[in-house]
Amino acid sequence: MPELPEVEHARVFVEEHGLGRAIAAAVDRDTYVCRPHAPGEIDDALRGRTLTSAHRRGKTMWFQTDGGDGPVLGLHLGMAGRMVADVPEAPNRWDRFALEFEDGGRLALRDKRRLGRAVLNPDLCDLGPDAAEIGRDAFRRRVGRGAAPLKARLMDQSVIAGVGNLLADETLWQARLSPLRPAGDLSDAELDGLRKTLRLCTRRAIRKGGVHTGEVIVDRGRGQRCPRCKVEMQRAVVGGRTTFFCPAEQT
DNA sequence: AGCATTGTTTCACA
DNA sequence: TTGTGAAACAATGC
Repeated sequence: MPELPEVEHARVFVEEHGLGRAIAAAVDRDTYVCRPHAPGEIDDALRGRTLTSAHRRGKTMWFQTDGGDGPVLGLHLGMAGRMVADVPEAPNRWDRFALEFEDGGRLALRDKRRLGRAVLNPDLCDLGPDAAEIGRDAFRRRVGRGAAPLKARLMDQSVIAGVGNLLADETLWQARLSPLRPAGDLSDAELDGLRKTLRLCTRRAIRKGGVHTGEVIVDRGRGQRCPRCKVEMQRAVVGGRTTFFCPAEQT
């Protein structure tokens, strides 16, 4: 599920359900999700504190405690994570990390695939600017270089942060650009158009509730045709991920 | 059984 | 040293 739009929803969710509640305990038993922390480390750091602000860059979220004076909690939803709060069925076997509040409530990272992440004081140095916020010049400079295929460049979180497999396909289809083009070959005009399209697709996905609401994303699969020109969509592996694009329009 | 998966990290290689 | 691509990671669903 989670690409930038889903993570933004998760951030708002924590903002609404997590801020201002005194933390009684952090459930940090999953040593894979909480790596490199040992069990109890995150609990020790957060117990008795309160989340005071919720932030996001790309797909990474972080939360300040005690007005910025306390440790920072970083969360990543991985491939299949989502945030749940105070639900009747909780706790759940797929809750990989959780905050238990003194009011009896609970906020959890529920993640079947277990590729999510909870860490103290996350390092954001290797993250590029947020894909929905990056300016024209920085976008030209960071995206418009290198020999890697354009789609791989868009999904490189150190170049820009937040674009995943589906958002990349949707954006490139909307922008009529081939995912296979070497990123460094794009003109400034093409890069500017791509940036605007990316911002549009991202914000629309946030508004509509997720990246799966995209126009070309809806029916990924065999024999799917381009919604615009009706040519059969082509399947390929780009940047290590399954990719669908219109061979007629995306050049 | 086998394969794919909306993400990230690590490793090999040029 | 840097850029690129493939495999590994964990677990589930088709």
